[in-house]
Amino acid sequence: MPSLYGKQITDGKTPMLLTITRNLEKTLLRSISERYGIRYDSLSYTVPPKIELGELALPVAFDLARRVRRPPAQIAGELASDAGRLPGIGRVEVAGGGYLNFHLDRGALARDLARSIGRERFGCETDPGPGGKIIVEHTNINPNKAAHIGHLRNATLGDSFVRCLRFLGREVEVQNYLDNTGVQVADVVVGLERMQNRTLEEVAAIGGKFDYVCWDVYAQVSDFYQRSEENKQWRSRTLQAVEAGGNPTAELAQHVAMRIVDAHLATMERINVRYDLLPRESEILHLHFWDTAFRLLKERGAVYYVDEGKNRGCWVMNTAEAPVEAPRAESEDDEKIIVRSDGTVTYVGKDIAYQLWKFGMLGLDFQYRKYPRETGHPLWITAAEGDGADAPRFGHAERVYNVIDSRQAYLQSIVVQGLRALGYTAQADNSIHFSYEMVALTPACCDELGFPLTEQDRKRPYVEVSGRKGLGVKADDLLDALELKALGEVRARHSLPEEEARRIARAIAVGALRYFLLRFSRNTVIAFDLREALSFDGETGPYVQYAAVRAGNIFRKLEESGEKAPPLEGAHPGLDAFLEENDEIWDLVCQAARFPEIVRQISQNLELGQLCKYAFSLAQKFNLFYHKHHILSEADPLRKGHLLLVVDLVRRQLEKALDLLGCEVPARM
RNA sequence: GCGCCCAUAGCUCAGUUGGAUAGAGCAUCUGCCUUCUAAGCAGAGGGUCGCAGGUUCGAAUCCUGCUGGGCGUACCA
Repeated sequence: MPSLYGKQITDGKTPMLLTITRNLEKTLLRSISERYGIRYDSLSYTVPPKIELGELALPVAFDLARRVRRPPAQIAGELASDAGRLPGIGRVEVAGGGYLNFHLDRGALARDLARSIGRERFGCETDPGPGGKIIVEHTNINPNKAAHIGHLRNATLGDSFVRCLRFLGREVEVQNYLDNTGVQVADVVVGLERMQNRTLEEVAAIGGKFDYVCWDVYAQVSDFYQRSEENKQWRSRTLQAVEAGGNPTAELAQHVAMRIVDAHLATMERINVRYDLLPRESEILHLHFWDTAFRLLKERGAVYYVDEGKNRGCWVMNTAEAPVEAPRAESEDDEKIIVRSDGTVTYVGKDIAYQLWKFGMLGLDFQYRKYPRETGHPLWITAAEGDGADAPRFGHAERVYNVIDSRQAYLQSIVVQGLRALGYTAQADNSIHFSYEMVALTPACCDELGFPLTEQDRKRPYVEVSGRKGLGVKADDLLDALELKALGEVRARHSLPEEEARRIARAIAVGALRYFLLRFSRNTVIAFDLREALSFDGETGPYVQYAAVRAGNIFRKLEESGEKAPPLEGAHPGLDAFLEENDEIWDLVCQAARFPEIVRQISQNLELGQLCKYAFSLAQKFNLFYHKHHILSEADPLRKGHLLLVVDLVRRQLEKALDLLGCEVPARM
């Protein structure tokens, strides 16, 4: 029977509830072994359907019943008597024909949670020995056009995952890789230089939203290539010039790439996404990362030169599971080109070098420069020459997560295969493709946005976003629409100074957007629906934010009337009886206590949607509580104190959950 | 062709440990603002968990086959 928490990665902190369940597991495993002579590696817990039935349930008696051929309820009864005297557990019951249901000590757990929250731990207890550094690579937008909704899904997944890991006490380095020497940049350079005949000076003089300008240029360049063979040749020529560097075309490419990078950073800052390092592909090339990796790959025979057939003149990697001696024509299908016949390197090739560097296995390092941003968060970029500043020690990770959409699974597997071929088995095992499905547009949405569709596309459930066709919803446009709508809602409710109203509208817009993109499971294709994305009602970020704002208002009003909230680390006399008598309120507290457990699960299954679901259900339970109990007018001071404590616990957990989702709690809503 | 993924309420989705009566939101309908803000709350209707077998005390969940759809299999990424 698999463990509740699956394969453990060494996290820095342990959820409070987990300490209780671990104790319980230890005791029960021993007693099962002694009573029935059966050994399990671990026990799996579930949550009972109703809080009246307890907080934890074990279905282990059903499995034992079959093995020892006795009724499950009888077995559960025997185990119950063994587990009744553990710290933190109030009582044990047998229910549902054989479930072992545990009722926790409500007062003790609530007090522990309050103390933990007071110490900014939110229910996590410190565990010794955190693991090594984790690198999370995300965003990675080709710096040749404006960011679109698909990129936003990537960035929010990556960013919230990073927030979760850091919450659990892990050291995390966030890298946003810039493919500034790739084909896509070259395409825009061809568009500007060859199609529009513009010089660097002329391009530099282009005002307004440069990423939007390039969006259109990129969408037109396919046509340009199709017009003549000569046009098409500019692609390869330009790419070679860009890779080589030190020529006007390369200079233009770098101007384009870095200006677009600035635009992307600005877009991501709007939704609270930050990075630690911007590794550039140009440095992978110019600092000979690729040359070194290439030499290693050749020495190990992981790549070989092809002098006949369709891959003639290329260096390739054989991707067949077991390399077989087959006729050329057949093995060709299993070859992935690493170096093209014109001598340029594919993305995968450069990515192998980059991945080796992330683990500190290349024996080379970048130079670094500070990259100025106004976020307060230090950002660095790789450079051929440093600026003398004291850069942190980048790279040298124990584990690497690459947040990349599922369509690139094949390429990611080749990178890992490259590591394996070089003998870096542990690093290959610790290279994790954080895979997620794309964001697509429904045909209806395309109509609404004025994109023409073919008859064939019209029949599909959704159409892929395509930068090449200029088909997609730009990130900034969507954010603008969200902010505008939110501003309208704010103004309808409050008369506030313009600046404050806008600040609140921004927080709501970000809350709506990030929640919308995170709430789906990773392998669900998001068929983008504008109406749904713009919604602030129901299961949305603003719903959760609203609950947090309501909770905050109670404390604001309390202070305005000159009263004080009960301290989190107080003795709270009478709390035990209060929680025993109020199942619904206890259910709310218990849900608040589960928070770190959810984060821990996410660190293992990478499903950020579970954090959304958690925050939403906590907000839902809070709204129910808020509706039923009028706190400030409560006459009984003791009861009022308990209610305030509950609000405080929930509010702090809600705020932290929102923080991990990358959402802020506005001052009012 | 081969590989991976998906199919759950009218719509969009949870249900990643095989467990108790399959859950949310939206939409529809009925109520609730003199209150710590109604971006809220309460209630109603709505299900052959794609189909057919199998394993199991127990299957939306695991296995096999089928049907329908998506993605990948580029000298793009």
